[in-house]
Amino acid sequence: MQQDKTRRTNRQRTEATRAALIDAARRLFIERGYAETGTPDIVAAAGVTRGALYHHFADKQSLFEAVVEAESAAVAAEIERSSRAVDAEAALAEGGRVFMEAMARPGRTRLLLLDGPAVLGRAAMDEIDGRHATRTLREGLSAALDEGAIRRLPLDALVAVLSAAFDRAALAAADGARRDDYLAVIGAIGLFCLLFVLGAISAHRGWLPANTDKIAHFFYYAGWADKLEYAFPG
Amino acid sequence: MQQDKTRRTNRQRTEATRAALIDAARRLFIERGYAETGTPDIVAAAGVTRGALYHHFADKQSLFEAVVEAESAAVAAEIERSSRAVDAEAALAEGGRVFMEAMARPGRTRLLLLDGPAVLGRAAMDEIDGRHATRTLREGLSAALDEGAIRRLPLDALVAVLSAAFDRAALAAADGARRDDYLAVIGAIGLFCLLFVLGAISAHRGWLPANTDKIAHFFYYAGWADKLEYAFPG
DNA sequence: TCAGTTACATACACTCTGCATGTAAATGTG
DNA sequence: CACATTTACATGCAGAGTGTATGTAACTGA
Repeated sequence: MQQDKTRRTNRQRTEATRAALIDAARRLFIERGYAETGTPDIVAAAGVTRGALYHHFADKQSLFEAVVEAESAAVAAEIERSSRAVDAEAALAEGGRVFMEAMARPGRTRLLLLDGPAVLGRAAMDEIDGRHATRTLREGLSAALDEGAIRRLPLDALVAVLSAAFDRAALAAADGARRDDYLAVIGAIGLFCLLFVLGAISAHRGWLPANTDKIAHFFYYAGWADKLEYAFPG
Repeated sequence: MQQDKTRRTNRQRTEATRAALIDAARRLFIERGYAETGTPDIVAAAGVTRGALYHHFADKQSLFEAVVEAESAAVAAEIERSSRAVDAEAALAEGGRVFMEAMARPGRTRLLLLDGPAVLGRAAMDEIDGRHATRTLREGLSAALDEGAIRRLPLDALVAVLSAAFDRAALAAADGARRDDYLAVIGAIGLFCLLFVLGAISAHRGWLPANTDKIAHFFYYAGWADKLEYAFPG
């Protein structure tokens, strides 16, 4: 029952070809960027012809989307695999560190943060990593809280802005900046976000867990009474 | 001494042609994006030929860079024109609001936040708006403080990450998200950054201005003693 | 006034994308 | 196991776009 190499099922052929194309495209997109990589180069590297490419993908952009999708999923998997902290604060800090590490792998910032948004659009990219990397962040935040108490939109905005800060930190680190500096800053901001939500809930409920009085002081000093009222009307 | 339209000095010719090209290119880049806009379309809209374009600009990318440069300068000018707050906290909040307003003008997010980084690269974009929009943010932060006390790199990281958060907020607002939500979030984060720097300095010096004790409490509760030590060794 | 430079216009060579057409392999159907 | 149909490619072609080389008119300085 030895499978002859010349005798493959259609499913095998498809999967092998698609994988070869995505793999070759990934390498070249990372190396030269999307615009500077032609489909002739891609198919040559994959060992197929352009006919195969346009059979499996609608166009060049569609192939790029498949590459981005896979890469985003890989980042999320890496985060979820090594994030095993118990309390929310540690989970957030740990998640940020692992995210930075995952994004440090060559080419990921270019794929996911530079070419991705420009080629596919911000909305499409949001949709993609809303299912992957950003999802882990959102889950990390909302796991520590009973989400029902928070209005949907402010949390969305919080997650979006926070993830943008993480992205920029990863980008800067990839460009050779001192990663420790950015780790410190995003660690601080990430922690702040947690405190923001926690403190907002506490202040709203008039319920103060241990040490929360300091948070409440901070919030009132900052003159955020109006913002709390905005987030939690009534 | 009426200037005949057919008789123009070379400087006048150059400036008129460059302006027409940049203006037409801006309109088309905003409308269709960089990759989808061809040089034939641009020169047709500008009323010149491709020869003129390639005489004044090295290539299509070079023209795009000129467009981005002008747009970034326009945003910074808008911020500086209407930012007239006296104290640092108000200046930061006001600057954030004006930034969001400036970025809300059609096409600016696409030019400066999507196509710009992809076409010119993150480093080039950093250089450009380091001279414009980001500069106003940096000045807004450091004006409130005596910068000598702060190590250079952490402030750079802080400015970069904060500006990324602002960028994402502007992008989301441009895509139709509720601008108020993002304004609230970046307002909070912006304010936090100011407090972060202020508080760090205060705690380091053991010098507590009015109400700073609450900030110090916050910092120590957050367990940031190590981070303070990192930012201000010795 | 005239040589030299600047500011364009035109024509061309090259590359790339997407599609249309052709062909071999696989599938499923009686 | 034939045979019609679908799938998985390969090849060729048309259109568009970029950059460059070459030609020409306008301007500039001596």
